[in-house]
Amino acid sequence: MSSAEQTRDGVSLTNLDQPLAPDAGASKRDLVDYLDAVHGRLLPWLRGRPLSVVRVLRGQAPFMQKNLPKYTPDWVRRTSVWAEASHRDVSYALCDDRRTLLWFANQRAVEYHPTLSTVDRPGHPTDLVLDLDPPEGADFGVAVAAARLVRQALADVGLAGAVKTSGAKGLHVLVPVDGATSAEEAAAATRALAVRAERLDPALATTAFIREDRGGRVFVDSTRAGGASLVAAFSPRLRPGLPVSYPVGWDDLDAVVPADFTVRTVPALVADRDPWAGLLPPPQPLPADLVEQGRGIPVARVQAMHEGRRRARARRAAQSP
DNA sequence: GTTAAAG
DNA sequence: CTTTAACAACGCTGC
DNA sequence: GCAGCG
Ligand SMILES: [Mn+2]
Ligand SMILES: [Mn+2]
Repeated sequence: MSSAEQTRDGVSLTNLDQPLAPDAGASKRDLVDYLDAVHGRLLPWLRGRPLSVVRVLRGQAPFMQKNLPKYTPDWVRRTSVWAEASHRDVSYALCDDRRTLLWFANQRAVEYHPTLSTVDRPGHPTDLVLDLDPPEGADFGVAVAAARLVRQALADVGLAGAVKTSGAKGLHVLVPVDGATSAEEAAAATRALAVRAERLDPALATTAFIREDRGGRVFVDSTRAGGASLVAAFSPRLRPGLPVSYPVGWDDLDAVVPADFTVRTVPALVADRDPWAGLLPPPQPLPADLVEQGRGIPVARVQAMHEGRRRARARRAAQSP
């Protein structure tokens, strides 16, 4: 019988037989074994990038963790980043090796969300991301159709991308960009590409930031840029069955659903080959006119803020006599 | 999961 | 000594 | 510091 405790790569693993979460359908051991099985594929996406994780402790609500706990072992590499929002330094982990990944696994860290730039080159993202979020209850097929719009928009400006499932209901289109690309340029180009995709089929895709305004269309989310993080390929998601964010070839999109890729199925898929092989284009320079177009696109969030602010004020006025 | 305070 | 509680997010944008 | 969203 396997013990509920063990040491692996010098890391103590505890309570391995406990269920991970009520609906996860997996134990803590399942999580640890999965992460260890795929560490060779996952670590390249985590290495050198400030990391956020989603943890779930027994009987508690899941939470996102950015700042490392005080008790973190000193061999976990980290980087301190000033957070404007909370006016403090946040100590982000850099998950560079198997030992650190196993430590996070024992911490019940299920989801791994690295930033788009590495600590060596802050302000220079390695990829553009077009995040496709289908509306509530929609078929996965609409996300696939929206991804094809993005692919066409990319092709129209001479760019190429690769696609992965988010692990939840949508897709992520990744566009590797060269080292000359700044965060500002990346954000602008992403905005331009999102609008171009929307224009290719406005009945299917929308760039509306406010959910109410999306009208059952797929949200082409261009806000995964700048200081944002993105769930890594091969990271599990905290949902029933522990699905995994997983690369899919453009030609295979019609043949898969996100639930095909879980902590149970993925280890066998990656054992003898890299699923990214032949899918990820090399880093590309951004066309200057695309960046310029993006700079001219107004940010929808501003309008949203004004209206929300008014609503909140009205709410307060109605409550206090 | 871990630590520190309370019982 | 054992139980319980507290803790664990931020970027984006403009007002 | 906040709305809205991820
Ligand atoms: Mn998404
Ligand atoms: Mn999104």
